[in-house]
Amino acid sequence: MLQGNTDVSVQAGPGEACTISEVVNRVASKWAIGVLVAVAPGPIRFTELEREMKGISRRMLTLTLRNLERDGLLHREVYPTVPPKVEYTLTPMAARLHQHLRGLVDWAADHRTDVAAARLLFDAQH
Amino acid sequence: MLQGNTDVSVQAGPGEACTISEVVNRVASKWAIGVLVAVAPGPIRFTELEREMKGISRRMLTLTLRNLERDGLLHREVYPTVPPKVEYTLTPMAARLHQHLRGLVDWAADHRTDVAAARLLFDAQH
DNA sequence: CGGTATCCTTGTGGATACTG
DNA sequence: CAGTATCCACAAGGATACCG
Repeated sequence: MLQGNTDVSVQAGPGEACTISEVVNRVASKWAIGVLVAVAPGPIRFTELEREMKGISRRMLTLTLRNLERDGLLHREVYPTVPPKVEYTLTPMAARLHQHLRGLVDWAADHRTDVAAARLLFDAQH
Repeated sequence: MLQGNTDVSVQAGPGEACTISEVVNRVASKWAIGVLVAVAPGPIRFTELEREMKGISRRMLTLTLRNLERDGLLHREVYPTVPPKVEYTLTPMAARLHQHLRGLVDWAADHRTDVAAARLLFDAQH
């Protein structure tokens, strides 16, 4: 039997309660915010995302995209051309979410030097 | 020597660049959002937090609080009474962050049934 | 009360080879 | 191009005993 390691990672069960903190954690998971922000401006392809998301592995990009699609935050449009082409866009629900994420990211941009400074000070004293 | 497992977990080095995504990830880490939201209403003690944050372990609560304090988001006030008393409050910078976090949490509250529905649909088709 | 210290399990994520 | 599949490393996190 496949003892434990089905390796689907971040997946949550379908029947479970789907609590607020579950949803928040999903949306705030390591790469999700970056992906949502990157998709927001308009349709974007897999490889473009891969480039834009410096440092992400193929596997994690796929996983993140699947989870967001599964949760109804991303729409995935497949063009059956050759070579294949796939475009991702935000759903309306995700577009509303995006406002808040931008707020978060902007806050981080505004305060990252303060955070760095606080960290230095803290480390000096402890 | 202490080979590798210093077990400081989520810690990031002090000298590092402190990029936006680092800051976002720190703030969006598993328990941080919940803690910040719980602290926001006013001074709160360790044990109160432990109760409020259903499911968190002592270790993770401590770690999360230390990291947030280190990053200058939480103020830690120690009253040297016996038994000891420690209160946590948001710093001004964290108070501004809190606005955005509330937005996120409220969004999650508004849409968790949509997310659950999307998930069910997706799972049915795949 | 407010934490540390220790041990152990699990999840998360990277690298990479392969495929329709 | 847009993914899967596989294997593996290690960081994140839980449980719990202990301490000032």
